[in-house]
Amino acid sequence: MEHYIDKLKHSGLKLTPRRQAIIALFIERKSHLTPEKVWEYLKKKFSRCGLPGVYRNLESLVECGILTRIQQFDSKKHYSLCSIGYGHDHHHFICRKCNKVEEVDFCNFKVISRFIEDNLHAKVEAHQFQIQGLCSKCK
Amino acid sequence: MEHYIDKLKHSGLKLTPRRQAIIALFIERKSHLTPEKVWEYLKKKFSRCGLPGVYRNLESLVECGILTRIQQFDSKKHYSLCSIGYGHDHHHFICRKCNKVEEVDFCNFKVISRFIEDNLHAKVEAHQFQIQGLCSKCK
DNA sequence: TACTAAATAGAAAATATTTCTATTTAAGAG
DNA sequence: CTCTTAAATAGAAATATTTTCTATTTAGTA
Ligand SMILES: [Mn+2]
Ligand SMILES: [Mn+2]
Ligand SMILES: [Zn+2]
Ligand SMILES: [Zn+2]
Repeated sequence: MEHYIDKLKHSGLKLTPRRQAIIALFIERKSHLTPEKVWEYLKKKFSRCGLPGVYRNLESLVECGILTRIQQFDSKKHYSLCSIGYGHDHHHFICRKCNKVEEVDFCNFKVISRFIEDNLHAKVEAHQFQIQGLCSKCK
Repeated sequence: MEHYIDKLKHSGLKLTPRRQAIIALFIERKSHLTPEKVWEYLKKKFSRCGLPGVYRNLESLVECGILTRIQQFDSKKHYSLCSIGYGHDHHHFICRKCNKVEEVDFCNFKVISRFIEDNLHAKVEAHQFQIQGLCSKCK
């Protein structure tokens, strides 16, 4: 948790009770969550709590590298904790059964990047990679 | 175009004027499009044309491998033409300036897959990979 | 040409996200 | 600790997106 609080402060964002609760929720769940799911949880902890604030906070936490967006083609936004952060190139493995998100501290992007620059004559700037399967417990 | 029509028929889907127009639109634009954008175009060609039908058709075309979903974290669905198709593992390069989508007929997934199975003891089943940058014209 | 399953429109409902404004609060200065 | 201020907040409302439903039409086939 300390690690995330440092990230928050380092980005000039305030450490509010909502943000602490959101981070704690992601730490506890170990899975990807939609704004709606986060709101369901926050409503229990805070008597007054608006959904727009949840959307704003999730995006702020992405900005400062605490959360990452997860792609699930269901027309909802999904977020997950990212302890490694933007700086270090890595990816996320998602269990299709329990939705657990694990960080994969590995990236062999250079090979495909080289292929694209050679074959398409394009300039590669960014990439997203996401892997699904079954985690060690669910398989 | 023939190639796509074959795919449609092969999947037991009917070749309707809407579907032909949608495929033609993607061929012409060479970019990723949202249901809304596709609808804007279809409304010009067909006096009566509903948005629900556009959603249904886009999903049908994904099912049969003519389109692929593109990830753009803007809470809209994005689709793009896929001439290579599911069977052959490949990826998509998207120009951030002109939105052109190019197919990358290359995938070195095995290396990272092996890493994940060894390190997370997980079973890898699927992956999505997407690359952004500038195409040869835009760079 | 006639038949049938699939595709369609359009209305409506459901869902998801953003915008706006007044109020509250965290964090730093004194 | 108290004051100040910019940032965060709720809540209402607007907007945007997606899905569901039903009656009608149509593509493909015989
Ligand atoms: Mn991460
Ligand atoms: Mn493709
Ligand atoms: Zn699992
Ligand atoms: Zn381009």
